[in-house]
Amino acid sequence: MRSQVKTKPTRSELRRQREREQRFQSILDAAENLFAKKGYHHTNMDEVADLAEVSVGTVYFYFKNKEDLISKMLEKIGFQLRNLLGREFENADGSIEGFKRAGILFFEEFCLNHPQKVAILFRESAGQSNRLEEHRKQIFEKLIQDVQHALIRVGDNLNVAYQSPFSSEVMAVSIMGMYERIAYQYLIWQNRPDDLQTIGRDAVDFIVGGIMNLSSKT
Amino acid sequence: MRSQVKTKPTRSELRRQREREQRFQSILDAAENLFAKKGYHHTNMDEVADLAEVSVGTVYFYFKNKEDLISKMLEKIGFQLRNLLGREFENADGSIEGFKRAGILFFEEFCLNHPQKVAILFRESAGQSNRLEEHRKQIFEKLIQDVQHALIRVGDNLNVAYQSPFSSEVMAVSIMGMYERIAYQYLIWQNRPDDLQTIGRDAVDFIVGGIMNLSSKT
Amino acid sequence: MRSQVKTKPTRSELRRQREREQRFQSILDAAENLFAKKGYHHTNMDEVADLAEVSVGTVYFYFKNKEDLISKMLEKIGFQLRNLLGREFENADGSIEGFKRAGILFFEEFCLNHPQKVAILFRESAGQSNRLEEHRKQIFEKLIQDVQHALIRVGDNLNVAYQSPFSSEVMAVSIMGMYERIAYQYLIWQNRPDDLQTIGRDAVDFIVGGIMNLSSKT
Amino acid sequence: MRSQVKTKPTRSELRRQREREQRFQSILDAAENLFAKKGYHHTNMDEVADLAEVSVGTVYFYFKNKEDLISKMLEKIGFQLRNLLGREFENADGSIEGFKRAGILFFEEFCLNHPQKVAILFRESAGQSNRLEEHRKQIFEKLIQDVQHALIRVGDNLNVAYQSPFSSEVMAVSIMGMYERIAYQYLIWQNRPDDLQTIGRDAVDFIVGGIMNLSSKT
DNA sequence: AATGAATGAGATTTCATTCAT
DNA sequence: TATGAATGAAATCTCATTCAT
Repeated sequence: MRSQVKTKPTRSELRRQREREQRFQSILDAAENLFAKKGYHHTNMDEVADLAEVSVGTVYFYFKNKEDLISKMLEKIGFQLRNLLGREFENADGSIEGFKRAGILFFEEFCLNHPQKVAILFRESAGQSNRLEEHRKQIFEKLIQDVQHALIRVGDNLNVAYQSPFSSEVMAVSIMGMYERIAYQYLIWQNRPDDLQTIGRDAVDFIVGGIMNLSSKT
Repeated sequence: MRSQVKTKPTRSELRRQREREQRFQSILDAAENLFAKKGYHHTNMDEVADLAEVSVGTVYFYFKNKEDLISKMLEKIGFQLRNLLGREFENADGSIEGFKRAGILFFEEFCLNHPQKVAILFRESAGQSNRLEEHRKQIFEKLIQDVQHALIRVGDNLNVAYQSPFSSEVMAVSIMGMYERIAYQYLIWQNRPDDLQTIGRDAVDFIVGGIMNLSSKT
Repeated sequence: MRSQVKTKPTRSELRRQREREQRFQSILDAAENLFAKKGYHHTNMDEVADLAEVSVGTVYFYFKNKEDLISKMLEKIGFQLRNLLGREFENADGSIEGFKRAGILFFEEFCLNHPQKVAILFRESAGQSNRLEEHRKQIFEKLIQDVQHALIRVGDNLNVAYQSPFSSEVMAVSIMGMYERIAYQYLIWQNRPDDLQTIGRDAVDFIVGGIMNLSSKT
Repeated sequence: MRSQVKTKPTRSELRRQREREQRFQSILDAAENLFAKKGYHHTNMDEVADLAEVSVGTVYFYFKNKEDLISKMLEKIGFQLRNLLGREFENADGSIEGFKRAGILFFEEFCLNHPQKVAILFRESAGQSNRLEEHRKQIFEKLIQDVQHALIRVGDNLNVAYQSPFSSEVMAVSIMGMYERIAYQYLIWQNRPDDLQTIGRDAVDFIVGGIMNLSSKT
């Protein structure tokens, strides 16, 4: 550490920090592309370094190890997704309409624009190690919580109660699963981005129907 | 010189064939357990051989390579699952009740009794290689088709039409996704087999509601 | 052993022996084809058995091991070659003409009709193991001796003496080398069987000139 | 980010490059010794690494695979040999004397000083793989061309024409074969380095006689 | 901070050979 | 004699990670 006392960072220190951040991102992006295209296990650290135009040593300067790379990637994707959906759910403020909009946003904003992120989140990050699986679980649980909270607010708004104590959670988990597999099926497997819009809307309607059925007027 | 003409197999030939089949299965079972517990990549062929009580060479006598092992495993699991659900869907004969029963069967017969198969199907077989991913896709598509056909029969029975030309397919895909994530969430991640019954029933109700909503009387 | 006393072999014993001999040869032939086409190391015993239409076990009944297979093969090829050339050299009876004929026979009878044998003798049997290399050496030395003896008889006939005590041997070795590389070059590498005739005759003339030069009238 | 513009390499870059070259050579040398002594197939990569005092990984850093190792080795030997003979043939400038000198050089400079290279070129590199065989063929063809060009110059000088259009080529191939087998016979098989001098001179005389015989005054 | 050569444990796979039937 | 499933030692090669510069 140069100085013990915290002083105003100089211009060159600021530039350095900015450059560090950029390098970190460029490595992460390179890895994301490769992991999505070739798979986590078939991508090696040399390739990541190559695509990011740095040396392997540099990759290890920014990331503890290969797992850390996908872990940070997962974190970033989870954060972006929550940011996107979370904001929309809040705006929705308990209306069915808002719920629909959030779902459509997921397909049209997130999936269509970031198919590699879909591949990382729903395929590459699965079953690689216990630690990573734990991380993945937490990210999914947070996303599910967001959905669940929105569901509860919708329920409150409509003055309905859900069938069982688990209902709202199960519904949230189910919705997560639907979104996941639809995105995967039509984007990754069948590569039909143009149809994903219509399909997404159908899916959202399907969900809304499900919600209504599981609830009963109080 | 072996005779070219097919003759009735002798007793010892029959026994040999039976033994071959048994050995094949025992290796497959050993691998299934290990892949589910430790993960595909963290299980090596020596361990598989060890657990199956054969030598590595024998594993390679029955399976071309490691990928072939999980590929055949996937095939078997897909077949079992289709066998279980397919039969039930046929029995259902287009009734909503039958649809429910099939769903419940998935959770209560399949998932609870074969958590390792769930792990293989929904986690370990994901993103290992292009060839395997293709195989996985085909298995999922067949399962989805089964669901879709049942949906269509239900629709016919109830005299309803689905919203868009994709509707029945999208619904089938969604249902697949729900089942998948619910099983994963409550069996693999949270390990709450006791709750899975209730949860499964909620999920099935959720689906039925969704179906009704996407359909309209003709 | 059935009987201790040597009796006239029965008909069925004779048939058996004939069949054994045929099987031995068919395995040897299969191996020869494969070794010549794919190389000794890239051919495995299963393939040999397959092509010979027997089981691996049977191959091991007739041949001690893989090395024994190529060893016996070498033996057979060496025998055939000596048989062909040796006879001709004797017929030649010390004339330059006979010497030429033997050379031409090598190219036109042996090489053109048995290109695989050429590949085995000059390529596949080289550098595989100490024992085999020793065997190979002995076969070459015998062939060289044949040539040398013929050379000496020619010398005697023409009343010439060779330059140094080694001369006849060196000439024989040289001739062997020429034949070997010409056969290899034009048959194996360039696959020009049609030209091999002309080429062979040129080569033989070249040799005869060399012989004359190394000798001096006594 | 590394600058795209080529700048003068720094001292440490130069040293690194030098070290890389040395390491490459030391691995090649280690492999050459082992391949010549134990045979290509009976040498494993661990032994090569051991003798070169590096790790296996390092061997694979410098050479794509085992075949690449012997391939590069062949290249180097071919280059050295052409360098040695080619120069001499040029100096010879079409005289029979020069031709003799080049031949003697082959035995006395090359074979006696580098018996391992002889073993690699004439034994170990034979019949290992199609790709390598192709490489070997090209190296031999270049050496043969060198000899052929020298032959043609000698012919021009002596005002003689060769018997057939193939003659000069066939003679070159023959000479190659003679040299090859003599070296093999007396160095590899009989290990008589002391006699190789006399033998080599005999062989060269033999050739010269052959040349004269195949040519006729014009 | 960045580089990239070096490491070596570890994994997959092959295949000559054996042996019970 | 013939079969072919079983064996397991051995070999090649990969690649995440380290570290001297």
